[in-house]
Amino acid sequence: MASKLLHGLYPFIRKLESVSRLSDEERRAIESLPVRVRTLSARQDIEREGDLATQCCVILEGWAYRYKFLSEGRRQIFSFHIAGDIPDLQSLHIPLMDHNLGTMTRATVAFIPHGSMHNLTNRFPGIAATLWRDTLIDAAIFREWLVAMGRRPAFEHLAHLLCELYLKQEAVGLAGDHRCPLPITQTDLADATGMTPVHINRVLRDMRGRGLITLHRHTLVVKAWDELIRASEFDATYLHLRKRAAG
Amino acid sequence: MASKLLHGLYPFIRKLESVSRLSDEERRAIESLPVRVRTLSARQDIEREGDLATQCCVILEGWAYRYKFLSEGRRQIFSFHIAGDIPDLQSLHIPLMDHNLGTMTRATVAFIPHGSMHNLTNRFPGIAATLWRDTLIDAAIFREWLVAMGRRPAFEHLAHLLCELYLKQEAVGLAGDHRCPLPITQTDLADATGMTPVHINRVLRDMRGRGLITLHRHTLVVKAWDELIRASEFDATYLHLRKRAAG
DNA sequence: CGACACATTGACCAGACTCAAAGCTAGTGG
DNA sequence: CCACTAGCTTTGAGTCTGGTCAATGTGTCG
Repeated sequence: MASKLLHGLYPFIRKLESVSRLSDEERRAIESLPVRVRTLSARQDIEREGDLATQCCVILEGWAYRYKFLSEGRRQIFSFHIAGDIPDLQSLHIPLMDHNLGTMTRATVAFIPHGSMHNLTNRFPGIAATLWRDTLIDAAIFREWLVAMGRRPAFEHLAHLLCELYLKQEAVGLAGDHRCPLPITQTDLADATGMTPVHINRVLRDMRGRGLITLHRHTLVVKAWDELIRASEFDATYLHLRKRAAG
Repeated sequence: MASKLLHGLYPFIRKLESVSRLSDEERRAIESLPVRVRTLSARQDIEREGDLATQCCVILEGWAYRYKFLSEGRRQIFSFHIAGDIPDLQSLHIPLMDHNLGTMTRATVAFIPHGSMHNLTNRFPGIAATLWRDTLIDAAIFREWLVAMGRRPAFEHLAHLLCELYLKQEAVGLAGDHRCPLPITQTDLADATGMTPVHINRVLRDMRGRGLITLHRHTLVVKAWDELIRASEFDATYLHLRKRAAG
């Protein structure tokens, strides 16, 4: 365990193991990938819409997010990413970026050339399948966000998102006890849910008032998990986690 | 060409070639897949949420769609599928269905066992890459739907969807001349866009009034393509078509 | 030709947005 | 170590896009 923890790509392996099983050989192959590790400050773009990507990145520490701009400053956020995620894995087969990827917080990121990734997936079909599966889970989360956007009222929508962000972190050991980091602003939550920051603020006040959560200093505390789950009709199936998080 | 047309899986090959390039050998391998072809009537489920899928299906003719129900009859549609699509390709790596797949119209569908698909992708990494790429484009479309849901007003949103549905069909030769089949009801459009059928009706009336489109007897005619594109800020990049459709 | 699903319209309503002002807070530089 | 500042959060008042409810028209298919 200690040796794993020491290796730079440990968060990545931990993430893949939350998605699928890895053999020792596969794990070693991943650990020996050539990576270039960099630390980026908060709110920096990693890839931009229109770029031709030549590498993938693994978040080792901190948060990243994917988003797109429309006219008049409208912004839509697609996803939040935590340690272990490869937010631009899709660029491996679609190099032309159709959205932006940036850091949300100060973050440590490992870059892996597409060539090395292709080499890895050719030698290990099992890893290819796991990575493919990961992109499919990504898509499943998009679908769930679509449901939330299209058919859930604001309260339910935001509650659903908070459940998801907590469980994603819990699944890789970054959260527990119904408490987790949430280093994003209310404006970010607004652009992720299709609302305005003002309305996010009001819904959060409502949740606080009902004793469901507190959200302060970038820490989310879920004080009534069962009720939050019920209020948002949350069903974790779409996250396709290998071990389902405790209720 | 004639021999291709005669083969049952021709729509599938045509679709894959709109997404990526196939070698002759790869094409032959796909053509020799063991398939079970069935014709289904309209509005029949192919897979249901909770099912463990053991096969994939290729739409050969007609339309299919993916969707999910929430409480109180709320429904969200995620995607519409036309001839050539494999709407449940994701089940290859995530057998547990987290949504429903059904026919929209009467449809001819080819079923391919997961075993045969895994065998195919193991023997032909190029096909695996193409299929993976296809699921990634699927995800790109979900992202674009998220933008539309979250940040586009109703008119722009619906216009965007119509552009997409036209181009998807044009890319595989099922549409041209800014005219295409659209065998879906206004209620379906509502559940795809997160609106109510009443509002869809009003927005369509508005589009008709402005001379942008006509939609009658399940046929969409775009009378002012450039203006529809402009009104919806449509940019086809996210469809990642090999040959960009003519403006 | 009858029935049923779909489309259309009107009147009214409400959830979420806009605009604007004040209060916090975390990070910066002196 | 404190003061400053920029960005974030909070709140109120008024507005508007899109929803609800309900009735009527239209088309399609057995």
